Amino acid sequence: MDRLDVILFAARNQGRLVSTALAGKSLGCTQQNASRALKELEKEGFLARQPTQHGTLIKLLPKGRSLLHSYSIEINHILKDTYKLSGKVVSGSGEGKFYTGLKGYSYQFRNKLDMKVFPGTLNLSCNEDAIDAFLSHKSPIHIKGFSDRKRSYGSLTAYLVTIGGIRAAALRPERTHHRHSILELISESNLRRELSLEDGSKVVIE
Amino acid sequence: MDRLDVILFAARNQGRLVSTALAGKSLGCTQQNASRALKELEKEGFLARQPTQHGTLIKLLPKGRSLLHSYSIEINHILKDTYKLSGKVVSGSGEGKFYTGLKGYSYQFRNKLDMKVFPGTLNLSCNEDAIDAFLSHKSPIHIKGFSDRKRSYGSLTAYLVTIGGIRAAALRPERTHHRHSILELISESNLRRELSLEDGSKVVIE
DNA sequence: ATTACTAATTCACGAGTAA
DNA sequence: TTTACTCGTGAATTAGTAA
Repeated sequence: MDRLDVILFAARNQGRLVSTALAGKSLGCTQQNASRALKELEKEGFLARQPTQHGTLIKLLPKGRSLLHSYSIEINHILKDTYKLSGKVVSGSGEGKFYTGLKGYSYQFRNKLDMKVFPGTLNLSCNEDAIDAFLSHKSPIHIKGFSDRKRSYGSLTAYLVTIGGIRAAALRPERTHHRHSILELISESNLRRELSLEDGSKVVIE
Repeated sequence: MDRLDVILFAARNQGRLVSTALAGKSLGCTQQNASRALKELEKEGFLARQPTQHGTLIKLLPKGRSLLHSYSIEINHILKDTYKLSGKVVSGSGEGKFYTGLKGYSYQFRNKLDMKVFPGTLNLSCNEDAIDAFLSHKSPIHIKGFSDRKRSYGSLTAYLVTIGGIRAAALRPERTHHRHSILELISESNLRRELSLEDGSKVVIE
């Protein structure tokens, strides 16, 4: 019985009334063993239990959270070195050039990303899950939205990446809640020219 | 034998020539069992092995990485929702107002935290371990120390948080090595007034 | 329906050792 | 020194029940 798996089950089901039979099913063991495992972890201080006739109420304790945390730290550290994202170059609508030129953004790019940004974005079509997985290993950098007389421009999250060895940043709108399979990159150089890219070119970013 | 622990060992020791005896030591089992476990995971496709007379060369395969990744995603998801810090409002000595007003700091708050900081800090008394656990999930932002004619002011680490939905930053001195159960918050607004707080009020920050 | 005891079983682990 | 086999033991898990 993987201790971590039991703790993850506990964490997922905090606050709910769940049966040990369900726990067993989810953990691939018998109801009896799941019951025992939960009891054991309670004894060791990872979680708190309130067993009743109708199920068990579980709560993750600090010790349990800190175990999860230490695993998370180690895994992230390992994957950071490993994770790359591949995508295909697609042509944008030219909007990128407009947006990146706006003072409200470019000022922050300079300050927060240390980039005098080339006007224009390189748009990559990628798998959405892969984008999320890739970016989840990067540190988000907040780029504030702003307004001019005509309209307002939303906040962005930027992530520092490299493409073909060139420093770049991936930009994601913060508000849009529908996920997006297009990743926009900015950089100090004209990536398209610098890396001799055309629509359809396959690229890998790190 | 926790499968994940073995895979983590493999990931940590990729590219190195390690003995199964060392693996056993690191995993808390015998050399024999470590050897068997690695062989098993190779059979299952998580890693590749090249055992020699002088040690074993290990390489994590995509299946192994994706296992780590799925754990990472799940743990991060759980911790994100879980981690909050609760504390009690205490009154500061008025120093906060002085420090936050210093140009050397406020300039950086504006640039690095996007905050035109309200003069004064909100001081929370919290459990020290809880503070550490909470902040370890946040990205540290370095605030440089500086000197004026009279004295020098130490470097700080800032962490972006929210309190009652208001953007704020927790500040920690970098030098002080004795841990501190008081967490100082700065924000663009007067948190005390905005959130109707008094000494002793319980608050939760995220 | 629950949880969780005890007894039976199995299979994971360590010890000993070969290559 | 290595890796990794076999074998015997026992801890971990299941099965059968009780409450």
